[in-house]
Amino acid sequence: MLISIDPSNGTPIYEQIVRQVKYNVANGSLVGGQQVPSVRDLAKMLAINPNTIQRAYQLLQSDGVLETVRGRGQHVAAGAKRSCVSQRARVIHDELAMVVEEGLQAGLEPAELRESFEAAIRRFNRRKPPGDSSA
Amino acid sequence: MLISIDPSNGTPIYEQIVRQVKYNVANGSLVGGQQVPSVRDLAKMLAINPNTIQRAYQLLQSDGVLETVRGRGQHVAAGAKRSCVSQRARVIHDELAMVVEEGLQAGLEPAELRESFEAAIRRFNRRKPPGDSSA
Amino acid sequence: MLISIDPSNGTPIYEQIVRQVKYNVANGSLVGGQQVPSVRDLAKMLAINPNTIQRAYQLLQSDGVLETVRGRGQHVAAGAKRSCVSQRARVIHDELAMVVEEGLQAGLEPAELRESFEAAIRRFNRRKPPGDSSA
Amino acid sequence: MLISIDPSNGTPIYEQIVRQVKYNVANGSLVGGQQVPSVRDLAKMLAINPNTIQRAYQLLQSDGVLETVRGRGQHVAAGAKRSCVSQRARVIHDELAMVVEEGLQAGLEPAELRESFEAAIRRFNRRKPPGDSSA
DNA sequence: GTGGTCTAGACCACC
DNA sequence: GTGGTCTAGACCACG
Repeated sequence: MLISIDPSNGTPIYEQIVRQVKYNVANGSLVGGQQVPSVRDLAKMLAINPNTIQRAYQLLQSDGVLETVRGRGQHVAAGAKRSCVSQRARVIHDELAMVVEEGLQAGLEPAELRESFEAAIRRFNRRKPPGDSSA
Repeated sequence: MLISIDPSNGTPIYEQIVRQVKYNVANGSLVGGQQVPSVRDLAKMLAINPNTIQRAYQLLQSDGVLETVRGRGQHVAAGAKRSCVSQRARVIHDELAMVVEEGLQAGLEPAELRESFEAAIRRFNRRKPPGDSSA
Repeated sequence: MLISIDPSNGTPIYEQIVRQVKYNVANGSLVGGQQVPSVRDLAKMLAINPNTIQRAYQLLQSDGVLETVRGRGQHVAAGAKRSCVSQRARVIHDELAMVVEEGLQAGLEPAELRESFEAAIRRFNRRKPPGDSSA
Repeated sequence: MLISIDPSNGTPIYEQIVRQVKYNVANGSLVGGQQVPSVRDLAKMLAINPNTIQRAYQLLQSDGVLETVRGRGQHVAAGAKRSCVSQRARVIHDELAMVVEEGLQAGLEPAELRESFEAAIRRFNRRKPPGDSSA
């Protein structure tokens, strides 16, 4: 599991953590039942206040991603992966729809947006060619 | 010119104003040289704090959209329209590229994203059929 | 609105606050749109740390009971009353079902439980006779 | 004697043990004078920390349910059954009274509560028909 | 003035 | 050792 924090970023630290944990769960870096670092450990690792970690973990709990097992720390919930993946997909589709609408409302031509869209896909494929499953 | 504010919305009011002024400039509702309401007037119209308007106007000035003419209030800058349009287009293209990359990185298929993309365009066209330029 | 805190009570302070606010909303002491005390004010009134109030208010927000209006504090959400009432009713019915099941499983006779149940109702009516709507 | 622990449950493990021992005593699965597993044995059986068992046994001792016979381990006290049964009954009656009061105070109608009460009894009878005393 | 975030350090219950 | 709660005090963005 890899978590990196940018404290000078606008988004709150606890939210950065929440996102990255969810992301790790979604892509399989964290699997169901696996233990995540304790509040204090992660706080030390990231050099931030334990309270901030605590907050992030609590949010993850109420989102059903983490479960606490009495006195033995936090574990990834069983069905977490599925829900994280679907949640992420939904968010992205919503964002895509929103930006497209914005563009059209701003007077951009569909063809223009489509070109931009396809270019983004081509750019991605060039960086990570099809067939590569190193992720 | 039409500006509507939603104070219970997450985005700061001053930013809502900035965006809508730029939008009005971009689509021609506000043309170069035209005067915009004074800070106090706009504050009254929108029933919000004058400080907030002030802040928005300052940002618009530093973006080159507004200019103050000594003692005669704020006016839309000459080249404002062109810069607003191009800026808006650039922002949207960037956002589009970003969300596409996010989606691919999250493991969504290009075809899936493309479908979502086209659906958004169809949805927009249905609401505002082609040929309509009432906006 | 009346909120009283018992810090020596086992249940966390922030939860006591959440419950009492919901309770006040459910019974009409707090109506939709009404403003609740600011974080700092309530903290002073109850002589507890603002952070604790903050936490309670945040939970109430995510439960849809409170809404923050930019820079003008927290307000009771429009549909809050209905949801609070129904939520409270559901919780109580669940608790009732649970304690009855516990009792039966412990070998108590239905008649015995029924007597206890009716006694509780009689006791309540004696304290607050029917027709009294002073609450 | 049957004890099952759910470590991911909110209630402390030692309390789960206390309750289940009392329950077993109340329904006759554990009779006066009978020996209970040693701290170490029970800890192994339940795969939990011996300290936790220790704590549970201490509580049971101070409640008069268990007695230590020097060098021969923990035994169920002579009058334990009677006290467990009556204690359990009292607790349940109190809980019932409390939840009824809560409900009435929340504005629920007595008839409504009564219906919920009877439904719980019917539900229980259906699962464990009258005449069955296999528990 | 408002809420939102973060830090530092403390205490507690549980295992 | 674990998480959960609370306090005290600071800083920031917004209006």
